[in-house]
This record gives sequence, C-alpha cells and structure tokens, in this order.
Amino acid sequence: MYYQYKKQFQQALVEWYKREKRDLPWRRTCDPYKIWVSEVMLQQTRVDTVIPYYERFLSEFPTLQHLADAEEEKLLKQWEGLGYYSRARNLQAGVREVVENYNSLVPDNRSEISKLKGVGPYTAGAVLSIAYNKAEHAVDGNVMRVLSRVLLIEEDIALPKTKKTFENAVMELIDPMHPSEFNQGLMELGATICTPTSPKCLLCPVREFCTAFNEGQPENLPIKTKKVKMKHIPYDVFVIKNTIGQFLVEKRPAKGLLANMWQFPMVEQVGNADTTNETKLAEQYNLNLLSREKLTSFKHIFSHLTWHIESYSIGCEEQAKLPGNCQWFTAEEMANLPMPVPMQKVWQSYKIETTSL
DNA sequence: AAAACGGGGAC
DNA sequence: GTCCCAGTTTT
Repeated sequence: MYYQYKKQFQQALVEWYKREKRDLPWRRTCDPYKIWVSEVMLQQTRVDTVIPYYERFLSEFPTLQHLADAEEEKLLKQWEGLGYYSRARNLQAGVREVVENYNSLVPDNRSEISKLKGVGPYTAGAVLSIAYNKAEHAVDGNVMRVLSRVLLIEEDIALPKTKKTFENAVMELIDPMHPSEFNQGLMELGATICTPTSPKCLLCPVREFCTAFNEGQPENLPIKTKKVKMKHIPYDVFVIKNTIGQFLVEKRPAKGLLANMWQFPMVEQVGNADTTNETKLAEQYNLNLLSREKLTSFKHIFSHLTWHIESYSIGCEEQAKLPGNCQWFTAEEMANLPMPVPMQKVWQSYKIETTSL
C-alpha cells in the first residue's frame, strides 16, 4: 500500500474503532494480567461465550498472585465448559513464571513474554499492543481475513508459513502512534463487518482501501484448504452408585484429551452386544454390579473426533480395590470436580431420571 | 508441516 | 451437515 494511503488507512481504521467498538469487559482495563486472561480465553472461542467466564475467573483470581496460588482442581472448575483445558494450565504456569522470575510484572517485550507458557505469537502481540501500547503484530483469524481482502493476499492460510506474511503485513501497516486501537480495530472489523460470509462492505470504514472490494470478490477470501478427517469412537458411560449413595468417578490422565478432568467410568464399545461391555466394565473397575438402567444417548463432537455416547445407571456394591485414578464421591462432593460437557450431560440425564421416580 | 486439543454458534 | 472462532503445543 502506498505511503500516503497507509496513513489514511490507519486513521480510518483507528477512528472507526474508537467510534464503534463494542463495550467489552476487558476493554475497561489496561491491567496486563487481565488482558492476558482475556486473550487466552478468546483463543478459538467467541466473545459471547467468554464474557461470563472472564468475569467469574477474575473475581475468583483477581491478581497474578491469586492465580499462581490456586489449586489446579479449582482452576479447571472455573474453566469447565470453555474447552481447550490446557489453556488454563498453561496460563497458570505462565503466571507463576511471571510471579517468580519477573517480580509479578508481565514482561513488556516480545522476547520475554513469548517465553511464557501458553503465550504464542498472537497472545504476545495482543498483550504487548493492548496493555502496553507497543507496535507489535497480533495476527489472528480476523486479521488474516481482513488483510487477505484489503491487500488481496491469496496464500493459503491453512499453511503455517502463511502467518509470517500477515505478521509482516501488520508490521508494515500498523499505526505507530495507536498500536492498540489499530490491532483491535482490525479484529473488531473482522468480527463485525469483514465477516467470513456476506461481509458488510458498504458499512466498512476502509473499503476505499480494500483491493478485494475494488477488484475482486471479498467473500472468496481468505483461501483456506485444510480439511480434517473425523474419527468416531463409541463409548458406554456408566453412572455407578454404591449402597451408601456415593458415585464412582475417575480422573483422566494428565496428558492428552481432557487432561486431568473427571469422568464417569467409560468403556469403548466393541461390538453391538450390550452385556460384553458391562463385563468389561466389571473387570476393568473390579466391580460387583447389581442393577442397570438405560440413560441418555448422544454424540459429542470434538475438533478432531466424535464420541458416540450411550449411558447407563448402575447399582453396585462398594469395593475395596479400585484403580488408582478412581474414587467414590457423594453428589455434593462431585459438584466441585471439573467435568467435561459430555459427562455433565450424562449426569444431568441421571438426575432427571432419578428425581422423576 | 500436520495433528492434537473443546465447545458452541451461525448458516 | 460445514465453517470457524481474539491459537498454542506437540509430534
């Protein structure tokens, strides 16, 4: 973009942003910690979803120190339902690094802040520009969409190396006097005007600078090729209650899918027979099963795989020897355990089934 | 470079 | 159903 147009573009974007920006909770503060929390929550997650989590999280952990001191169970409980739970663990690890190594001051330069756990190129640039007003790139999906249209960039955004093109473009275009408003303006534009489908070009403050609007078809940008192949896994899930009213739950492994989250015992379905899976359950968990009743069936879609859940209610004698990751809890105790959404659905189904008796 | 990693909303 | 969302880490 020619130099004289660049300054006009910056001014048009920044003035539009100042005028039209949505009133969001994290826009009422410059506290780097709070900006950091908001940016992590917003990764791959919509604004409307984040707002209630953000408010609750910061009232529970108002400072770096509060979060650094938190128990993981309590942290995950706050994150429950938001997804990508490693974000929460990484955020806490990063916060602990800041408390221990940076005197509780979030670093204000890219090389240091990028070393923090969970802080990638985007989050680094977002915190630096928004909290510290540094002229740093913060390239997310919105920015790639907006700039692919404005600058008619036709590289495949599914390829990792393409990100560099957009980071360079931002550094070339960014308003050095208003980095925070410039970066947020690009994202706000992508979220509200320059949307994936049917962009509202007639309302766009920078359409006169937009190559795709003037020459091409904005709706066909950006170009993205990658498609994911979904795996499907059928599971039987069991809500198991012993004779003194406790329920059996297990903690998932510390790595991988839904790490350290709690769940009801589940076994992968092998055939379409029903008794084989129950036998497998009794063996795996060393249980003496008494009764059984069908609960809800549904499918739960993750980003890369689908669980097909069938759930059952089981009565059972209490056993002395349980696998190490298993524990009996009362319903009240269970309420404090972080559980993923599919397990909450099963539990909800159980409660409805039993209260109707 | 590709896959893993949640959940939900919009079309 | 598909896409994608204020992405990062691991393989």
